Amino acid sequence: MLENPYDPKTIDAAAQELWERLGVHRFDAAGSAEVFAIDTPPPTVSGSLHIGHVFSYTQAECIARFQRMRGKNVFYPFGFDGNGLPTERLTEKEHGVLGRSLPRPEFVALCLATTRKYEAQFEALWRRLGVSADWSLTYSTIDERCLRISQRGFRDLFEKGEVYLKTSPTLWDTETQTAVAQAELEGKEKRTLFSDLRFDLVDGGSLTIATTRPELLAACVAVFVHPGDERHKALAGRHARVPLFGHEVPVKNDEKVDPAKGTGVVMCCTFGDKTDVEWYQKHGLPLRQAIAADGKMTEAAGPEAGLYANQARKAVLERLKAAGHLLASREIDHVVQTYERTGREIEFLPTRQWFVRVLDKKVDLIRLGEEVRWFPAHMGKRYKNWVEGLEWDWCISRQRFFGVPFPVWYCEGCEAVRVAEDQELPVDPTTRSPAGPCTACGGTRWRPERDVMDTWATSSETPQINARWGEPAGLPRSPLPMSLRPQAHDIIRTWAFYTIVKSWIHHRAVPWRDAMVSGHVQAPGKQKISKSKGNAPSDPNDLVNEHGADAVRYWALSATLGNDYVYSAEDLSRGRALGVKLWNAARLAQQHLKDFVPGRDEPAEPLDRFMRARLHATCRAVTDDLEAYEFGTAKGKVEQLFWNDLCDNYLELIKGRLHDARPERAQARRAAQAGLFDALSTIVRLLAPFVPHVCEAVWQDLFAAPLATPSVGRAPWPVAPEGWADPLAESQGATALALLTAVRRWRSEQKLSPGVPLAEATLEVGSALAPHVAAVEADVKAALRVGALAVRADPTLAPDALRLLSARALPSGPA
RNA sequence: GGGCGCAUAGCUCAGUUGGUUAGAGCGCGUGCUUCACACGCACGAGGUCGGGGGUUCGAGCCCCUCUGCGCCCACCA
Repeated sequence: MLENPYDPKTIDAAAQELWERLGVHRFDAAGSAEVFAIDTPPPTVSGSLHIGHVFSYTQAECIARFQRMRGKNVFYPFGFDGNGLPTERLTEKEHGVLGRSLPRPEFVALCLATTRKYEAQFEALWRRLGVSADWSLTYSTIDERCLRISQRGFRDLFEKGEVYLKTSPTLWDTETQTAVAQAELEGKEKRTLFSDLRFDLVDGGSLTIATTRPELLAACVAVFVHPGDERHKALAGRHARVPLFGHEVPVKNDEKVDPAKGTGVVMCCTFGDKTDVEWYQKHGLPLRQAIAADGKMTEAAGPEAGLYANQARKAVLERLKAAGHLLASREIDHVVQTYERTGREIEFLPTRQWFVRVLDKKVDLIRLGEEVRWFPAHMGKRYKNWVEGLEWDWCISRQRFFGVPFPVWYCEGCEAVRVAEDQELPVDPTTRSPAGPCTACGGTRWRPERDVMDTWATSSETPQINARWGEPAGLPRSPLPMSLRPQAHDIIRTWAFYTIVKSWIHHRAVPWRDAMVSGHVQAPGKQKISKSKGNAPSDPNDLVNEHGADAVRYWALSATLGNDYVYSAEDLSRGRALGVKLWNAARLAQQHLKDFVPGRDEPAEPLDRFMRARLHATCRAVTDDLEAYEFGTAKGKVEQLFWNDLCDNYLELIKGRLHDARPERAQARRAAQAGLFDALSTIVRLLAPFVPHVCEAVWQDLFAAPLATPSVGRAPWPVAPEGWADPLAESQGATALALLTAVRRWRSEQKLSPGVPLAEATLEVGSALAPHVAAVEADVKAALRVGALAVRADPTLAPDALRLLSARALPSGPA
């Protein structure tokens, strides 16, 4: 195979076929080796496969390969997140339908088809990139096992009293018409009118409130002032009449009023913002709902009924102006909370939802977060920061269609909640009734819960899904806690957080020991990649077609864990060049190892031992880096070992011996062969987690048979023996390199071709180099093509300095 | 306003516990078709490590401060 030119397409396909055939990446369910279990992120089936996916998945994948070579029994599943709103929206877009306008089964079927289609695309790309997942462990968050475990999770929460049903003002998206969670909010800066409105007091006089939401006047239920605000001391306890709508509302004191904002007088509506919700509950205010679930004004809004909130805002301002109640109006920029999936402003609607208790667990959740080892460490602070800032329990019910149903019915007689028994799972309560009558009232008529769960309610159970929590024995499963959670930093507040919440409630333990958190890919110029800007780099499939899987991996692994990374086509080229270089070095090795007998000879010459010393140092450093998930620096060190130490230096220095056919030099030649074999077989293994395809090709042709290891993917991770460390050989090597550089520089200055042999060169060297010249002279002379090397020590030079006094080229060849 | 991170060669980035002339790749200059490789080889140019102050015998690394950039959170009065 190595006779052919380097061709990633052929190499990639051959390596992937081999891995599949040998089952190199299979988890050994019966194995006794230590398990390394990876909680792979199940990507959302959102329709767009982009370079960001490749980036973070490759980084974790490299760790899987490393741990497998270290002898660990690697549990590396793949998962797909088909659940939820992203899939629904994609399906709606692709089919030009609206979920709520179709019969539910029909829409769910469409969603399933969409999911399958994109799952296949994702899997194809991951396989092409050489992702070493055990595909037999694959799950999809909408398959039966995930449904069952997700519902089992809910049952556990219910039995432990950690989930509750509550009717209260809830974060609501008016486009998708569902409740959402705090973690799904996104602040957006918007320009709006900030208006001063005159309210007349019932007993005479007036007050002025400032608001950005005049359309909520119809929902105004109170007016608040700060108790310490001297300007408004006389207001509290009196009543004001709401302009246009005429109802009377009390004026009350509350510490939460900021006297410095607006006029220091604020109206409370049900509901404009979170403070309104708090005041509504704290002061026992009545409910006046002016906005409906679809974002349109209700009948309570009078003439504005049926308008969207932003339309109503303009209309109300017009009417206020006409009525003389609009005193002032100015434009301000302020941040409003929107739903991240639709970009629409969040409303607060009183609805009945299921909540998971999290606010009462902040202390435990922070402590648990501290038990996890975060890489890089500062990502742990982001988690802590989020937990500390929590203000709502986790709302897990969604008024949507495609998702895991709640395994819940309500008794028509007494409203008792019935949760399905474990053996009934998975269950769709809309198609089945519970067994037996209501235990509370004996009723037999049930109303199913029609909501589905938040996507995160299922994906937060990925450790349990991988562990087949509560499932019958027999199938391969992960231990808990898992070893590693790889993910990107933008979902610390969701995926990482919710997973820790569930793990705490279910098991009182961390879900995984380590979390490696990757950064984001940025477009050239450090721009955020966005569809609207159209600055996304090429489709990953095109990149693999063009440069090969190893080059794409190389790029992703050039980053530092946790840091954002700018996409660069140049790095892809460099990755490809590395493949070419390794391919060619292997060809050279193959040529010189034809008559090599492994294990017969030691790489005993000084420069052979020098190469071993370099291998020793690099193996240790690279292993430490990878243990700490520092794949970028690890890759750099291996690359330097390969390109500089091996190719540029060692190979050049032993070529003379490798070509020397004289019988008296046979021993020296065999030592060079042994050195070459050691070096290349070690380096190929060190490179394998990064660029596995070309490494596998080289391994097959050179090392699989002699080392009796059928795939580099299962080759033992190189741990260079202590004996390879060799300070003397390092000094000798340094001397050889100094001599090489000096003569090369002279050649360059003389503008001589390196091919022109030199008759002789005379040098002076410092005291640190002088003792080692003799040991390396033969190899150096051969590498430099110099006939005679006259070297003398000069005590006046710095110890490691060197000076070339003269050199003489041979007369050019016989013309 | 709160939290976190980043600021090192033209570009993209490394710099381990503070220690001699600060590194890499790309790009750039010069020379080379040298029997593995021109996706290559050799040699070279290029940085007052964002500004200021401090600790230290010594700071790119530690402390303070300022500036710029990014992300997260809060801010719907």
